[in-house]
Amino acid sequence: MTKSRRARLYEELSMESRRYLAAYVLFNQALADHLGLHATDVQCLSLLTAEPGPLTVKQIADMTGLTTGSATRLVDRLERGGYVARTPDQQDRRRVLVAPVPDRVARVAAVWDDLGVAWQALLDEHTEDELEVITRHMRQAHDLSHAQMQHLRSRPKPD
Amino acid sequence: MTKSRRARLYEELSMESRRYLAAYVLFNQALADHLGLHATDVQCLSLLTAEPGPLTVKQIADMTGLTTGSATRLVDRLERGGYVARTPDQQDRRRVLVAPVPDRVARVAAVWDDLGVAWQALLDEHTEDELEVITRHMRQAHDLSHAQMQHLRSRPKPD
DNA sequence: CACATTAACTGCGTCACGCAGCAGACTATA
DNA sequence: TATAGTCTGCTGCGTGACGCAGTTAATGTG
Repeated sequence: MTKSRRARLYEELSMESRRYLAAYVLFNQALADHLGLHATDVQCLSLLTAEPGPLTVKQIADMTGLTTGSATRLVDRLERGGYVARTPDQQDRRRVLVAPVPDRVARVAAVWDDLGVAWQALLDEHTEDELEVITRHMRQAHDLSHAQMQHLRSRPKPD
Repeated sequence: MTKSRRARLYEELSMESRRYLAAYVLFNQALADHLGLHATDVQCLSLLTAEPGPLTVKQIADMTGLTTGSATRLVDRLERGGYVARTPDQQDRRRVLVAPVPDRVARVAAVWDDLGVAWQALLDEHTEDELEVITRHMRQAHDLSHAQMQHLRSRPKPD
C-alpha cells in the first residue's frame, strides 16, 4: 500500500525533529567545551538570560531538573567563573537570587552573535507567515513536552 | 521606536526555540530516569533506531560527541541492559556493529506511544503545508547547527 | 508557642566521562 | 612481501558532576 501524504509528513517531521534535537545537544556541548563550561552550565545561563528578572536556586533546580543540592553546586561553578552573582532576597531571607553578570555573559553572547549571522540568513529566507507557523508549533510542543515530563515524573518506574 | 513585525517574529522565535529545546532536554532526562537509563543512553537509542542499519562504535561516538572510549562504555551499559547487541563486522574485523534489540527497544517505544497520542493530536491540528514548513526549517536548522558545531570544535578556545 | 514546611547548603559515595595507552586489523609505499 | 602508518575498539586511571540524606535558618500554621 502507498502511504498518504500526511502519513509521510508525520514520519518526516518525526525524523527531522529527532535529528534537529540531537544536533542541538551536540552544538550545546561544543559551545560549552569552547567556553570551558559544562553543557548544564550553558543551559542554565541560557535560561537565566531568557528570564527578565533573577531566579532563585530552587527555580534553577526546577528548570534544569537538578536537585537543590546540585543546583547549589551549579551556581557555585557559575559564580566562581564570574558568570552570575548571588544576592540575598529581602522579602524571603531563606532565598538567594541568582542574576547573570552582564559583562561576563556578553562574552558568551559574543560567540552567539558570531554565529548569529548564519541564523539571520536562514530566517531571512522565511516568510513572516512561516515564522509564525514555526513559532506556534514550538510553543505548543514545548507545552506538551512540559506536561508529559511532569506526567513521567509523577509515574512510578516500570523497573 | 516600534519594532517591525519581522523583528518581533525573530525575537519570538528565538525565545520559543530556546524554551522548546530546554523542554526537550528536560523531557529526555525524565524519560531516562523513568527507564532507569541515562540521558546519553536514551539519546543513543534514539539515534540507533532512527538509522536503518546498525552503527559502529566510532559512528556512535561521532553522533553523540563522546570519545571512542566513552562510546565503548556507553555500548557496554546498553548491552548489559539488553537494549543493543554487538556483532563483529565481517568486512572490517576491527569494527563492531551495534544494533538495537527490537524486543527490548519496544519497551522504550511503548512509553513513547503512550505519550504519542497527544503528539498525534498536536500534529493533526496542522495543515500539510504547515507540516512541510516546520520540517524544512528543522532540516535547515539541523544542517546549520552541525556546521557551526564543527566550526566551534575546530576553533581554539578563548581561554 | 510548638510544629510542619520550605530554601539553600554540605559530606559522602557513585559513576559517566576524557585522557592516554594498548593490541589487532587494514592500507600504502617501496 | 615487508614495513611503516592509520584506524578501530578496548582498558586503567583520575576528575568531577550528580543524587542522596542530613543540617541550618527562615517562614508559615495550628
